[in-house]
Amino acid sequence: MTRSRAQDPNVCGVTAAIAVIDGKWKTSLLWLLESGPHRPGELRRRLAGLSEKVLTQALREMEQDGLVHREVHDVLPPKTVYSLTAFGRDLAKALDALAEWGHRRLDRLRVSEAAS
Amino acid sequence: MTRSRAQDPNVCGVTAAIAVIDGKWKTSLLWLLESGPHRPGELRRRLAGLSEKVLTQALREMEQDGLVHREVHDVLPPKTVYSLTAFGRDLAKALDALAEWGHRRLDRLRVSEAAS
DNA sequence: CAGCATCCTCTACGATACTG
DNA sequence: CAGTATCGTAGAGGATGCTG
Repeated sequence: MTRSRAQDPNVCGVTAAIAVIDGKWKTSLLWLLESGPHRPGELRRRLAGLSEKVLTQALREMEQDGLVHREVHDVLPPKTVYSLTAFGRDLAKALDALAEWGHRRLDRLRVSEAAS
Repeated sequence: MTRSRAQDPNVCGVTAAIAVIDGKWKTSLLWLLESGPHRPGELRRRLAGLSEKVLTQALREMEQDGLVHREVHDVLPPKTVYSLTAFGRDLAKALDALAEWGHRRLDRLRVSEAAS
């Protein structure tokens, strides 16, 4: 997704929501964190291709947006745990309807490619 | 939104849905078309900053994705009308939950900026 | 191991000029 | 008026090296 979306008054809520899940990895992170707290290392292992820089950046933005809680244990080696806030969990739930529609789309694609 | 999102199996449906509304203007177009068929000129007038090229490109993609129907009247001056398909209307409905969450976020932002 | 800084690439989007 | 073609640009995201 491209960062700066239309701020048209017509789209109101949708735009505000998408602004927050915008970026290549945020929906995936939301999904993973929905199943419980995770450490950065785990997240990277699960998401092949996600660089250290981009992960941190995404998590920081999600933290600022109130979706994610960051818990730093001041030990050696460093340990940080990320988890979803209630607000973040609500967003994940709001995505369920979208996911359902998406599955219908995937079914369609499967059918049309089977026909070729 | 950036075009190429994660194709992680974990995100399945959500990714498939977002792929289709990805781009700066598609959600706005979906919103406008939800209220009825529109001609390209009308759409551009409503969405300030949307260039001719990008509009056509977005509509073509949405047509390919089965969200939009394109009806060409072969007259002079040219007349084309775009409308949502049933599939497209379903997507718009699926976005309702997201919109609701988005409004909650906007309320939050309003509160936090009022506090400053 | 968590995280920051730097450089580079790629592409969606914008601007402009032009056809039928 | 609908649509195409071309060029230029900003910024997200990838790669790499370095710190505590």
